[in-house]
Amino acid sequence: MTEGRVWRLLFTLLKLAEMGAHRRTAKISTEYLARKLGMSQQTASRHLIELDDRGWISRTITPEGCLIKITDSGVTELKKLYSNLRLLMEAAYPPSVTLEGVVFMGLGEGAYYISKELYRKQFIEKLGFDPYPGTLNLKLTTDYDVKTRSELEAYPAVEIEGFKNENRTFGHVKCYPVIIENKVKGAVISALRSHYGASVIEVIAPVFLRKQLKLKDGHKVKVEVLTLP
Amino acid sequence: MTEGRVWRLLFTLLKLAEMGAHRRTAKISTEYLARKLGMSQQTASRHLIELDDRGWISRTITPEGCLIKITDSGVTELKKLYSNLRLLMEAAYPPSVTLEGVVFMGLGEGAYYISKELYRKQFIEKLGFDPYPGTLNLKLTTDYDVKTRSELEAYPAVEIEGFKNENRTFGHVKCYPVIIENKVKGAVISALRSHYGASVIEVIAPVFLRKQLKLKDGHKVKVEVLTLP
DNA sequence: ATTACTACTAAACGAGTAC
DNA sequence: TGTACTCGTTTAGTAGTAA
Repeated sequence: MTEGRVWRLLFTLLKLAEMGAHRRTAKISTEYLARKLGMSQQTASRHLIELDDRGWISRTITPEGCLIKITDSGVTELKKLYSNLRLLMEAAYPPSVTLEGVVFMGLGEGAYYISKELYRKQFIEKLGFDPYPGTLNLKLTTDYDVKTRSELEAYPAVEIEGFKNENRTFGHVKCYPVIIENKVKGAVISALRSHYGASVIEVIAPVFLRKQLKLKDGHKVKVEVLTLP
Repeated sequence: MTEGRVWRLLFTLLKLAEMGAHRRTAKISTEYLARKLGMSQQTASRHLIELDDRGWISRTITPEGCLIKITDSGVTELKKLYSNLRLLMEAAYPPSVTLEGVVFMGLGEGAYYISKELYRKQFIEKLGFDPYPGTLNLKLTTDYDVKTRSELEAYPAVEIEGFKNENRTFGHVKCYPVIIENKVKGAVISALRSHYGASVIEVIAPVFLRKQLKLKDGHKVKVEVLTLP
């Protein structure tokens, strides 16, 4: 993990780049740098020494000031920061969203729907796993989680098409890939007509979650929703 | 000028954004944030308090952790950093380059060329000023300055077209807009066939620089070359 | 569980100054 | 002019702990 000191140096490196030192050797005195950074000449000098030690800049000291060039390694550091920020600023959705809910016993309907062959085929094809015939029901307890769950609707989802058979119609289903308890990959499914309100989520996975994660009614479970790339 | 403390906070703000707090309210406990940042829970807590004080985040404390949303003002800070970096990473040329040289008496030829009407008209049109009929000659003294000057050739320049009259040919001239001694706008001119080598620059300006800046032979003069947008 | 206070430690900084 | 050392001061960070 990047420690605090590094961040301070990265800032100094950024200023050096603003003076053109990432493209060419720039003549920058410690006194000048200090003024630009709002620090003392001594601190600027030390920062340059440390940047040099890290190999982020190369330095030649002359009587008129330092000749400074940011090295490839230094530019890489700035690029890392840049791409980090770009992803944040340009991404349409947050990288992941976490929901938490309490396990409760459902009506057992989930199993019926999931094992319908025309659904199952699509789960395998579009989610990449053959779902255990049953759903884990989680009751969202806090306002925060309910609000988050409703925001999910605006996210891009894996779309499972509905179908008809001789008796009835099976509706369209939206899936959001998730990781359950940081361990198991699965999906939250969201039927357009749900028996439950917005305060419940139904989770499917390739395994029997209650057994795999030793879950009992009332246990709190964390589900991390992955956004699609 | 942005002081050091702000940068440490901005780093924390960036991490919060990586957790999605710039788009939505995110539930982040101080303990969790601390682990992600490689700091103690207490420090994370203090950072959150300070970010809140600055108005960069809004916070609601619940028994399960803090509900954190980066405010518009906080997002603006991140955007500032982002656009700063983007300019650096994507710009083809450094924002400005500084040259330093020593005043010396030229051959007086400059005046002859500059006052040629077909040159003068172009200076007015393309540089935006009517040049004083004469050039300030600066001898570049250090290797650094000579090297920088030669790099200038690769920059986009204001191009002044050559012409012929009955007697002879007047060559093509490249100009680089500059600011002399942080005070006067002017340009460095670079004839393709120069009487001087790469270690001399000729500066023109709308005023008589020697008088305006009280320059005498041997004085050191700083010239900041502006890159074109 | 949390957050965040107080008291203390560690690190970053700046003044003075040598070179 | 420059850089960069030592050393005292300031500031940031952590541990313990209360709420």
